This record gives sequence, C-alpha cells and structure tokens, in this order.
Amino acid sequence: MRRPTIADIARRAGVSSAAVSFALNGRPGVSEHTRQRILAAADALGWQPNTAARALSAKRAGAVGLAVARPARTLGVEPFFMQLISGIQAELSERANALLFHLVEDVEAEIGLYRRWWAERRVDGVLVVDPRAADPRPAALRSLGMPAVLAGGPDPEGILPGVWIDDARAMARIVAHLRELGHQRVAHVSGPSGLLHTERRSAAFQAATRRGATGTAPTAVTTDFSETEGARATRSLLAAADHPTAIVYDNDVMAVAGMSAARQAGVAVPADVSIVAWEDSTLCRVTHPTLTTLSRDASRFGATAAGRLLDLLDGEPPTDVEFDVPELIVRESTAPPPA
Amino acid sequence: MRRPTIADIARRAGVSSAAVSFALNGRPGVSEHTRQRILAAADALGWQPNTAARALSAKRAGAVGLAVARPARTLGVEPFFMQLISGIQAELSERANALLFHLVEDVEAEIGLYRRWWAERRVDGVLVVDPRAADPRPAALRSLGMPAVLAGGPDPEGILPGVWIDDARAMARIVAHLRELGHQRVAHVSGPSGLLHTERRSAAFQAATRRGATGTAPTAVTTDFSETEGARATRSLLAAADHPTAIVYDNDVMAVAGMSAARQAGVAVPADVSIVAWEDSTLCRVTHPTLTTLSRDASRFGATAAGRLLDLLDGEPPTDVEFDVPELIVRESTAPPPA
DNA sequence: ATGCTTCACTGAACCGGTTAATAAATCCCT
DNA sequence: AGGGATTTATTAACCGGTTCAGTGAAGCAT
Repeated sequence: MRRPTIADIARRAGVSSAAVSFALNGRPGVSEHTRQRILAAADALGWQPNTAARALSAKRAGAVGLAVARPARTLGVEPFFMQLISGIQAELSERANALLFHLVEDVEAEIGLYRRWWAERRVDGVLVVDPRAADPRPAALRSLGMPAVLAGGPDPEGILPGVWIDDARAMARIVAHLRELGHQRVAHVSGPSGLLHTERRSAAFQAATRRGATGTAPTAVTTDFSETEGARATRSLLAAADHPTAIVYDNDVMAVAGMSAARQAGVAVPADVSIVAWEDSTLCRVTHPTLTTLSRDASRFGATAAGRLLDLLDGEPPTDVEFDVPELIVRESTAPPPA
Repeated sequence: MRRPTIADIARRAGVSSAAVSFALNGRPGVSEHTRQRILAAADALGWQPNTAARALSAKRAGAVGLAVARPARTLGVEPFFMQLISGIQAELSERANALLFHLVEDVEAEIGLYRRWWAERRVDGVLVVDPRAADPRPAALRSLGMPAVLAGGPDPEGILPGVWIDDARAMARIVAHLRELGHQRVAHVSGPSGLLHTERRSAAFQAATRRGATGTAPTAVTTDFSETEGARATRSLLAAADHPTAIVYDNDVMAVAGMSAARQAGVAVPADVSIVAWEDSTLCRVTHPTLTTLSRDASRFGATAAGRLLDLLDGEPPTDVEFDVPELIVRESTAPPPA
C-alpha cells in the first residue's frame, strides 16, 4: 500500500497542499478551524513525513552524526560510551532526530567521514568526542561550515562550543579522599597524553599532590588505557622501596588489571595499597575487593551535548556547558595506609 | 559555498543532467568518451550525491537500521556489540550505506521504531538482533513489508533470512574440552530463557552432558546475564556437597563474578572448579587466573549480516548463512578436577 | 461608499536527483 | 540507396515535501 502524502491529506481535507504543510508545521497561514481539520485528516491517514522530501526542500536532514575514533576493542569494555549514546538518543528522539553512528580508525578518517556526511547532506551536524591536544577537527569542521559540539572539553581554540565534566575538581576530590585516609604517597596511572581530558586530570593531579610530594619518586605513569599497560605501570610503581600507598587509575580496566598485578606482587589491596578507578562500571563491582570509583552521569552528559547541538541547529547561539563535579563512590579498595 | 549539483556537472561537461546521471551511475545511455568527460567534471567539482534527493527519487534511503533492546548498562560491558557494529559498518561503508543505530527499551519499542523508520523512509531495511522465543518482530516486519535480516539465529517461523553462529556445536566443543580434562559433573549458568541463542546453548548443554550426568544435581541455572545473578548462581551451585567441578557461563561478566564468588566461598579456581566463559574480552585476560573462553568473530559476523541485508535490498533472494563453530581459547581457568 | 490593511488560502516554483518517452544520429543488412 | 535496429543524448515529468508571490474576501477607519 502506498504511503499517504501531503497531497492525500489535502484532498481529504479539501485544501491545498501548502495549507497542509502550514498546518502540520504549526505555522501561521491557516485558521484554527482548518488546522484541526487537517490534523485530523493526517491522523486518520497515519501520515508521517518523508524525511528525504523534507530534507531536500527544508535543507535539514533531521539527523546528527557521532564518529568515534577508538579501536572497537577498547570501546566495548567501557560502559561510558553506551551510556553516552543512550543519553544522546533520548534527547534526539525527543526532538525527532536520528543518530548516525560510526566507528573510525583515527582522527583523519573521522574528518574524512565528516566531509562525506556533509557533502551528502546526511547529517545537520556532529557531536565530536575525545578532544585531543592540537586537535585538527575543530578547524576542519569550521572550514566545512558544519555545526558541531565538542563533548568532553572546552575547545582550546574556541572554535566549537563544548560540553564537559569538571575533571580537575573530580581529581581534587579523589586526592582529598585519599589524604583524609592518611595517604602521603599517591600515584596516578593516566591515559595517553594526547587526550585533553587526560591532560586535565594529570595537571590536576600534580596540583593536588604537589604539597605533600615525596621528593623524586615517580608519581605519574602514562599508558594507552589498556589492561596490559595498567598492569605494567602498577608493577613498576610498586617495585620501589617507598612505593605509593595509593594509586589512581584513569579508567576501570586498568584499575582491575592493576589490582591483579598488585596481588601477584604480594601487595594487598587495600591493606598495602589503595586503589581508585575513574569510571564506575560492572567491572568495579564484580572484583574482590570492590573498587572505589568516580562516577559520572554519562547519560545526562550525552543528552546535554545532543541538546546543545540541536539548539545550535535551531539557530541559538553557541555556548559552553560545564557539568558538576562527579561523585566519588567509596567501596572496599580504599583504606588507611599501612602504619 | 554552494555544493555542486549534477546541473553544475552538466554545464561543465556540456551535456544534459540526465546524461550526467547515467554516467555517474554507470548505466547505458552515454558513450564511453562522454562518460569519461562527465566523470572528470564531477571529480573536478568534488561532487557527492545529495542523499536526500537520491532517496526521494530513487526511493532508496541508502541507510539501514540497527535497534538494540538491551539496557545500556549491559551492552557496555559486552565487547561483542561493538565488534559487531564495527563489522556491520565495514560492510555498509564499502557499499555506500549508513547505519542508524538506536537503543530501545524493549521489543515493543523496537517494533514502534521500525514502524517510524519505515514510514519516514529513513532506512531501506534493518538488522534484527537477539532473536527470542515467540518473537513478534519477524511478523511485524513482514506486515510492514520491510526488508530485514535476523542476526543471531535462523528464524523459527521462517519469515526472515538469518545469519548465525553454531552455538550447539560450540557448546559441544566446550563440554568435550572439560571431558578430556576428566570432569564428570559440569554445570551451566545460562542467560534468560527468552533468547533463542541461550536456548540453543542450553539444549546443546543438556545433550552433551546427558550421558555422564550425576543423577538429580541441578546442573543448569538461568540468569539475566548480570554479574549479580552470576555470583548468586555460582554460590548455589557450589553449596552442594558433590558440587560441579566445572561451570560454563553464558558470558564473560558472569564468569568473572562467578570466579570471585568461588574464591570468597573458599573454592579455588581451577584447582577445585574449572571455569569457562562464553565471550572473549579484555575482562577475561585481566583476571587472575585468566579465563578459558569461547571466541567468536563478531566483526565478521556483523559484516556478513550487513552484506546479506544489502544483497536483499539489491533484489537477491533471501538465504540463510550459518557460521563455523567458534574457537575455544584455553587459558588458566580450566584444569583437571580435584582427585 | 472608498481605500487600505489583515487574514486565509492557493498556485507554482523549487530542492537535486532518477527515469520514461522521445528524437537524432549512426550502424547494419539486403 | 532504403529501411529497420541500435546507440547516444535530450526533454520533461516525477519523488514529497517547503515556501513565496499572489488572490479574494473580510475588517476597519474615514
């Protein structure tokens, strides 16, 4: 059976197709009485707008894109992304937009994808995640003239509006918790230095621990977020005689791997060393002991970012949104340091 | 700057827009010489088809949908889905299609989404995952006339073509491995009974263990795939005097939780009980001991399913595709049973 | 009654492709 | 050379919406 079109509605309601368009989009040009008649007809026919036709004439695809340049392997274990996507979709659906989701190899491929999406008019704008140092994406998007919102940090170049979580104060909160327990030597196992949020956390860690620092001991180790490097970093940190009594990991996978590595090295958790993970996930609750973690509301974060992007598409001015400090969930992996 | 259209190409090459359309789509109606001239012009202008215009006239959206009715929480920890999506996208990109990805609450919402996607002509077809017992989706899709491929099993009703992995033989392979090690009492912690692949595995487990079964001991426990129920099931299985010496879990999260629960109950892995997980992931390698798992090639699986759907859209007849048996990766969590 | 504005609605162009119908040019065969 | 088939190209309609210029008719003040 053929899908009903605007012409069918017009015929049924005895008006022109232009009047139908006005009525369906809630714009002036038809009387209230006629509008009701048209809406009733549309409803009776079960009409839904053909997105292609609408996109073609209104020059609005009704869809936004999300490209993620991370290996699928890494993505899978992080619940953060699915929560993020879930939040994004809640907001998009609410406002009748669809999400084009794409995994890409690297930032270059991501820019290529943006170029294609834009040329094909597949999307009206994109959500950019994982901002990096010297990120080529904002400039590329500006040169394309493509609306975008940066989810994960303020844009250092000030090109794209951003939505982000206050990593610095979150880190301060973690260090404060460890200080309260009595820890003096705290270490940080961070993610790759290219990512802005990682760098924000590292800087905040340095600032928060500076005062009580223990001379020349290496207190920060950079990794690629993988479990392998998380374990390796842990072993090297615990090898020193006056090793740290607490370690903060930039994600959950590394924290779990680190805990395993500590145990194998004969270091008890939390008796000898306390452990804090950066993301709350199932992983943090199935381990023994359960992990103290920093918990962010990824879903709300995604919804806000998507909302800002749609606002932007509706012509509202670009603005930044900074979230509250995430909550620290204290579980069994943190305790006072050994006497 | 305005995007180039086929009218621009036509002007540049000195032909009509119809000739350009023929040339760009590789169909007869233009000479080889003219075709080259047109392609050169298109290339020079950096032309890309406007998907909305193409969708409107060719009645083909150039996009397929993937709706997933699982809580975002569960999805996140399973690397399977990201690998699946990655494979799907590789195939779709190859053939110039986009992926609309959507998380939904339940199967009813999923059907509602299909209805909307179809009415709006957003997608040309969908990939249906997680087939269930008495699944309403195939019939709903048939009544819509919407092309679809069922990823995860043959359609019991025979409505949709399916792509799936041979769960039965995979389970047989696991049980064979445990038998070779000498295990007599093997248990199965399965997922929810509503899912077809879960039921296939359970049936295969029963068949494979029937001969050596130990009287009335409960050898199978049904769960919701969560770490909580995985741990609970493990505790109840190990409580019996002649508890099983090996447990097969239907996913990785439950296996990890089960291992933790066993340790807390004073049962050593693998000395007292062997553990096998159904999905290989980072999780299975960061634990101590590392987990013996069944490893499927989710990426290739996704690519195949997407390929079948595109073939279907191209008018090819619907056919089923069954994959080879997945590989069993033996690690540290399986060993001979205690003497 | 006249002129002017406002309101409700229509007709037609337009978005950027695809495609059926048609016409012109070329080829082939007797 | 003549007539039909084939190749190459064009014209124009069409997909299903949006939007703008234009047309009556009603409302209002003078």
